[in-house]
Amino acid sequence: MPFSRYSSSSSVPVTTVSLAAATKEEKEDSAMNRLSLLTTPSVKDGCGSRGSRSSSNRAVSSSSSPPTLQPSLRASSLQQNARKQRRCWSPELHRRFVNALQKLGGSQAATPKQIRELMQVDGLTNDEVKSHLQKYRLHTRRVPAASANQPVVVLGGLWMSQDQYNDSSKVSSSGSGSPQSPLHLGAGSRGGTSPTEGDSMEDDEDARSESYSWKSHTHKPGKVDV
DNA sequence: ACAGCAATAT
DNA sequence: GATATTGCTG
Repeated sequence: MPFSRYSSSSSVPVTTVSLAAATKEEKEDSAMNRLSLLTTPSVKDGCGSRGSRSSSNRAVSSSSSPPTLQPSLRASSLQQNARKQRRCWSPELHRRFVNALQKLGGSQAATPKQIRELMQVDGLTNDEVKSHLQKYRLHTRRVPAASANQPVVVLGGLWMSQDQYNDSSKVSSSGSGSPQSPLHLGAGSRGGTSPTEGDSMEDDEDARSESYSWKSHTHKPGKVDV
């Protein structure tokens, strides 16, 4: 079967490669396809699914309205093709995701299937949840609660208390000697760090504003000299 | 068939 | 580089 992949929008300038099915020999002979010269039709997935109904929505209407953008007929045809076009995890979707995760938070095995079921979002496949879960875990594992750990508690490791660093910017800013207290709470994963197994935190409603917070590019200033 | 991770693609 | 999709493996 021919490669029917890469079917991005825009007209495909490929004029169908002439089927040179001459000899019936190797069927995988035509591996070199000229149609591989597609330079991403710059189809920036903007995910225009912002205006979801129901639920809070801090829409930013007014102001700049797209110059050439009018609610005209747009799309409406099911793409027969199969290529999954990047699933856009809108905050709403992610919210449900996290919500479901919380519900399953008690159990460590937050299986994608359970999550998907709890999300009650049709159109969402297991793989999508799985993938998202992977990312989610990656971001949560790396920084579980890095801010909640002030006291140095690392067995075996020699972690000197990082109280004061070589302050060179100590100009004469009066006696404001409290440059530290970036107490950040709520890093994400809940339940799991506390010995109090069981259920913790009931419904903690409200905590969303826009875009998830896991992707907080919090580069830890872990200065580890070689 | 499901779940996790690695590789790959956008 | 981040994020999503696909493939592979337990």
